[in-house]
Amino acid sequence: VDTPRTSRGAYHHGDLRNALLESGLGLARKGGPEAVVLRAAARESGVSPTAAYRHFANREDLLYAVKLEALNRLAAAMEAELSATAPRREPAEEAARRIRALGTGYLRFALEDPGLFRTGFCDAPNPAIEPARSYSGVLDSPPFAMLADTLDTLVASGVLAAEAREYGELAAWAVVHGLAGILLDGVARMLPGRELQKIVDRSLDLVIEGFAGAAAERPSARRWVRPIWPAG
Amino acid sequence: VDTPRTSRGAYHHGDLRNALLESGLGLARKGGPEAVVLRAAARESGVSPTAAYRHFANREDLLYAVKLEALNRLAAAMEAELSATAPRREPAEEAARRIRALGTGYLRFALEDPGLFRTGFCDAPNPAIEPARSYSGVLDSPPFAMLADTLDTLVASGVLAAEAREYGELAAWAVVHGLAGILLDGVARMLPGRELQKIVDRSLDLVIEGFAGAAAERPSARRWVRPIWPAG
DNA sequence: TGTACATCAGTGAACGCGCGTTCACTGATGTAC
DNA sequence: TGTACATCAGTGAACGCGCGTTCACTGATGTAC
Repeated sequence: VDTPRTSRGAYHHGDLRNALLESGLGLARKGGPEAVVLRAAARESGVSPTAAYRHFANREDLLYAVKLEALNRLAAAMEAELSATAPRREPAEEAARRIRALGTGYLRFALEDPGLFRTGFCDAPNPAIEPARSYSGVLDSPPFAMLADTLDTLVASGVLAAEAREYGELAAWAVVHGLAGILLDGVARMLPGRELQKIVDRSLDLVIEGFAGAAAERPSARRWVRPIWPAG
Repeated sequence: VDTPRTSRGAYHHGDLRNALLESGLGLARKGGPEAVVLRAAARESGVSPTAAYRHFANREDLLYAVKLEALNRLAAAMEAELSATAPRREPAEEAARRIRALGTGYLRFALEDPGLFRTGFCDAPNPAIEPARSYSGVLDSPPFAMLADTLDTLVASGVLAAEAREYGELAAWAVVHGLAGILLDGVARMLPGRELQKIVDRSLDLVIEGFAGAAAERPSARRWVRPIWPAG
C-alpha cells in the first residue's frame, strides 16, 4: 500500500484508513486479537490517537476490519495451495487432492501466522449488523465458501455422494480448524516436524475416509448416545 | 467448598486460596480467560487485592490454576457422558458408542460453559515449568488421556486396527475441538437445535468412519499435495 | 497454665501503565462565485 | 484567475477506568519455654 504522505505534507495523511488497517494487521500478527488496539495502531501510523476516529467508529470497528482481512488472507492461502500442485485426471483422486490441499493451506496459514489466524476467528461482531444476527463470519467467510464450492463440484461430478455432502463442509472444517487450535496450543512446539506431518496426514485421511464412507449403510451409533439437542 | 470465614473472624479468611480459585472460575465462566484477573477475584472473595499474593505468585499463576480446573471439569463431563448410556455387547458397537459419548460430552461441556471451555485452552503456561517445555496441557490433560485410554482399550480388544490407532486421538480430538470452536463462534446461535444435532452427528460419523476406514489400503493422496513439513 | 515472640495472613495506600474516548481546537483542501 | 468560506482531517490535552504490583504496616495465630 503506497502512502502519499510525504508528497501531501505531514498534516493530511492521505490514506490513513489503510495505514491504520495495515498497522492493525501488524499488531494482530504479533499479539493476536487482544493486541489490536486503536492507540497502538495510531502510534504506528504516526498519528495522534484521535485521528483514528475519523476512520473507525471505535476499537471494535477496527478489529472487525482486521478480522475480515485475516479471513481473506486465509482464503488466499487455501487458494494458493490448491494451485500449487497439478490436478489429477481421475475424479476421485482429484477430490482427495482438493480436500487435502484446502486443509493443508488452512493449516499452513495458521502455523505461519498464528496471531492473524486467531484474529480471523475472534469475537468482533460486524458493527453494521445487529449482534444477534452477526455470526462472526464463519458461515459466510471466504474460506468456508471455498470449501462449500469444492464439495458442490465434487457432488456434481459424481465423486461425492449426496448423503456425504450434507454438512460435509462443517465436518471437514472442524477437523482442520480443531487441528490448527491443537497445534498452536503448544503441540507444534513440542513435536518434531516429522511427527507433526503424520498428525496432519492422518487427520486429512480421516476427512477423506469420512466422505468416502458416508455412503455406506452401517448400524447408526447415534442412538446409543444422548443427543445434545433432543428431538422435538 | 465450605468457607469457615465467619467462625474464624473476618481477618483471617481461612481458605482464601480456594475462594480465589472459585472466584476465578466464576470470572472465567462469565468472560473467558481475559476476565480472570486478580483484583476481581480478590474483590469477589471479599478481600484486598494484596491478599491474593499470599496464594498466587501473580495473575498468570491464578489463571493457570483456573485452567487446570476447567480441564478437569471437561474430563468429568466426558466421563459422565460415557456412563450415561449402557455399554453395547458387540465390541465394534461399543467402540462407536464410546467415541461418540466422549465427543458428545466434550461438545456438551463447551456449549454449556463456553467461558470455562475457552479458559481450559487458553495460553497460560505452567509457572512451574520453563516456558519452552510447557505445552499448555493439551497433550497431558485429563481429557486427552481419557481419549487415549479408550483407543488403547479398543485396540486391545481387537476392534481398532493398530494402523488406525496411531495419532488417532489427535485426529479425533481435532474434530470435536474444531466443532466446538465453530459452534461457539456463532454457528450455535444461528441454527436451530435440529440442524446443530445433525452437524454434530455427521462430524462424529466422520471420526468413526475414519477409524473404520484406516485399515483399508487406498492410493495415498498424500503425495499429491505439498507437505507442511517437508521430509528430511 | 501463662506469657513472650516469631510467623502467618491479611490491610490500605500508592505507583505506573495503557487503554478508550471526548473536547475544543487548527491547519489544509477544495469549491462557489 | 482570485478570493471567501465551508468542510475535511488532523492535533493535543485531558478524563476516567481497571489493571498488576509493591510498600510499610498490623491483627491474629500458634508455639517454646
